Formats: sequence, C-alpha cells, structure tokens
Amino acid sequence: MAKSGTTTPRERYRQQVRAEVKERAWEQIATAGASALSLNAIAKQMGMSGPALYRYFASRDELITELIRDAYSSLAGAFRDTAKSSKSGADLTALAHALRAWALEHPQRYFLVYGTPVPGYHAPDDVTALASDIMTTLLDACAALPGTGSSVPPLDEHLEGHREWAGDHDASPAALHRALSFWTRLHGVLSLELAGHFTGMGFDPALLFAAELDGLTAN
Amino acid sequence: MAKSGTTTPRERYRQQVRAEVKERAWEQIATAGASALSLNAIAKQMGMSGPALYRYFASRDELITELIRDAYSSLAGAFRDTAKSSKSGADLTALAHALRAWALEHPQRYFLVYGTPVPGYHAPDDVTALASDIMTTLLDACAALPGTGSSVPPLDEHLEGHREWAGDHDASPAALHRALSFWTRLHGVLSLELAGHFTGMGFDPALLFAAELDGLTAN
DNA sequence: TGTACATCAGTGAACGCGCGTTCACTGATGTAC
DNA sequence: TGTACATCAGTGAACGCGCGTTCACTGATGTAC
Repeated sequence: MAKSGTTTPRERYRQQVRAEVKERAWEQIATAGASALSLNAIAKQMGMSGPALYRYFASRDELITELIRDAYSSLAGAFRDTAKSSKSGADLTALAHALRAWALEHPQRYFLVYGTPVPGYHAPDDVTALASDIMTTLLDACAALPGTGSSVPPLDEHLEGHREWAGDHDASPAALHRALSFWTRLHGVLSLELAGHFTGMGFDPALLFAAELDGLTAN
Repeated sequence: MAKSGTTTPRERYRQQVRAEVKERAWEQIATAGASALSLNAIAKQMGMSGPALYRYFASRDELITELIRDAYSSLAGAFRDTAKSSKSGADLTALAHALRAWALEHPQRYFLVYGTPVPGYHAPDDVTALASDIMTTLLDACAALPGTGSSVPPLDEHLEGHREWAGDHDASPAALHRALSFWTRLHGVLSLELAGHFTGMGFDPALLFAAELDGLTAN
C-alpha cells in the first residue's frame, strides 16, 4: 500500500471526502445558486446522513468560506502559472486569456469571487491575501510593458498619491492605471457575458472581449 | 376628500401597502441579501400577520419579480429622462453619470439587475423589454456622436452581420461597438466598486470611472 | 502474530426554527336602493 | 339619510417542509506492546 510521505491513510481518506463534499457543493451552487447550499442535501446526495458532514466541516459557513478560498486560490494559481510560462515573464494577453478561460470553466467560482456580495460577510485574511496575489501578478505584467509616458489624466496623478494597494511595487502610475483598466474592462465583459446579458443579442462575446483586450495592449 | 381620477380609496390604500411591502423588502435585501427575503419577516416588520401579505402578492416569487421589474424600470426611467433633458438629445457623459448616480443610490437594485444570476430564473417579457429600452437609449446617444470611421477591428465587421439586438436601429457598427464598450466598461468599474473590491486600495473610484468615460467619448 | 486499547467515521433520534402557503373566519369599509 | 348586502383587509390556527446543529451511541480502523 502506498503510504506517501507523512500522510496517513485516514488523513488521505479525510481529504478525499472533503473534496467530494466540495464538488457536490459546486454542483448545487450551479443548479440552484449559492444561497441554496445545504449540508443535509449534500450528505443525502453522497449517501450519508446529515450529521456525518460535521466530521469534515464545522458548519455550513465554514464550507462556504472554504469554497470562496478555493475559488480565489484557483484563479490566483492560474494567473501565477500563466505569468511563469510567459516568454517575457509577464504578458497581458496571456493573462487575459487565462482569466477568460477560468471564468468560462468555473462560472460559479467567478461569481463567488466577483458577484453580488453578501451584506454581512467579510473574507478571512488569507483570502484577501490571495486577492492581493492576483493584483500583484497583474501589476508585474503591466510594469513590464513598454512605458507609455503619454497618458497623464487626472487619474494618473491621483494614483501617484494613492498607491497603497500596490504594496511595495515600483510600478509607474501609468502601469497602475493600466492594471485597473485591465481588471475593470475585462470583468465588465465577463460578468455580463456569464450573467447571460448578451444572450439573444446575436454577437460573439469572445470578439468583444478580444476588442477590449486590444484596446488595453495597443494604447 | 380628494378622490383623484378613477382611483378608488381602497385601490389607493392597496397601492400604498404594496409600496411599503416593497420598501421593507429592499431594506431586507440591503441587510441580509436577496436570498434572505421573507414574506413573514416583512409582515412582522409592518406589524401584521404573515398571511395578510397574500392579499397583495400572490407569492414570494411574485414579489421578487416585481422588485426586479421596478429595478429595471427605475434605471430605464433615469436613462430616458437624462436623454430627454440633454442638449443634443443624447449625451454619453450625461448617461454615464446618470448610471453611476443610480447605481450608488440603489446598490441593491443594481445587483438585482446586473449581479449574480439565479440559475433557474427567467425574467418575464415586460422586463426584458425594459432592458431593450435601456440599450436603445444608449444606442441613440452613440449614433448621435461624431462618426468615427477609423476603428475597423474584427468586432466591427462581426457586428455588421450580427445586429439583431439593435432592433431596427440604423446605428453604424462603430456606434454599436461604442455602446457595448460603454456598457461593459462602466459596468466593470461600478460592479467592482459596489461589491467593495476597491475598499482598502486607497484611490477614488470616481476618478477611475471618469477616466474610463473619457476613453469612451474621446476616441 | 496476537491481543488491548484508543481513535475516529458514521448513524439515528431529537431540538428548535422559520419558512411559504392554505383555510375558515371576523370585522370594517364601501355600494345600492 | 338609513338600511341591506357585497366586498375585501386582516387574523390565527394549522400543514408540511427542510434546515443547521447537538448528542449519545455503534462499529470499524489504526496503534502499542
């Protein structure tokens, strides 16, 4: 029996069950929305009794937080991987396509991250850290771009004085600006596309996405 | 006693109660999210018993649909009013500011319209008609803009052949493109802003919004 | 290799809760003559 | 202006439901000697 590393069989089984619970949870979210998520329903679907799941998750809220964490984590991972395998080490186009692929593959995760916020909810620290991770990867790519000294709108001056969010990144105001536009514009297209606001309109959202991306890399 | 027009006092009272129910519903959505909306809770809050509300709404679903209708309707109204009171009869900047003002004033309505979709839900016809209304107003403004013959990316050619969504509007492909960009870019900023993804970043979202708007009207 | 003990997965019963919704009924408001 | 009837708002009891969660317990799996 393969007893890999320090991981005991019991622990492996534990992780396996946790993973299956999460899978079912995503299915349930896809079917009826995140608010319909129910531990009892998941348990029934897995052929076990409701209370059994409390061996694996302390509460419904913990499960949801875990799903949010995974969602952020998978996007951050996809971003980091893309940045690493890019030629110059940072490629806005590659990041954009990674973002779109991720969003289309996991619409529920996308909405858990970027969708309607739940009024009372505050993400734990490690999740906001993942969010910073994503921004950092994006900033790296923007900073590596051929400098555009041309754009000096009010926003750039403002960003010069308000760059807390960039951490210790030495990106130029223009790069900061570009990162924000990348984020908001692509999110604008993706969010409307995934929410179905383009259905019945006849055009191909992929082309709109591409056009927006063009506007970001060309300028 | 003012007995205005054909409206009977009873009918007026009816509409008054319906209005109050909706107000409480919006408050509840603001406090705990749309999924927490409960007829019983609203009734209690209004000092009546649960079943009483069934005199005013056939079901919880009907209430929600009504809220969605109102949300669309208020945005469509704001847009139409703005277009009418604009000098040239169509002013992208004015529309943009109307959109932002509306979104900031009623974040819950914004998210009911543009937020995470509920998997099973399909809006009734009159609601989708309001959505078309909004697009038409936007298209009018874009068509009235000084023509830009310069932009001929793949998207514009594609839009030439896929303009079902424009109805019988005679807007140029460039205008169609501009309308879509207006919609997606501003939505991108607003949605992230309202969802709180900018909090803690230090910069002023209004300036980012303004910068995006600039990019739309200048080009 | 075998026995004694500890750990832990899963069960079934039970709790309290709030929900949406139906129903038969009371009482107030409006309408017709 | 007054009486008889119809309309309709609101109540309280009741139904069934599924939820999250706790608890005492059984039985299987792993560990120590």
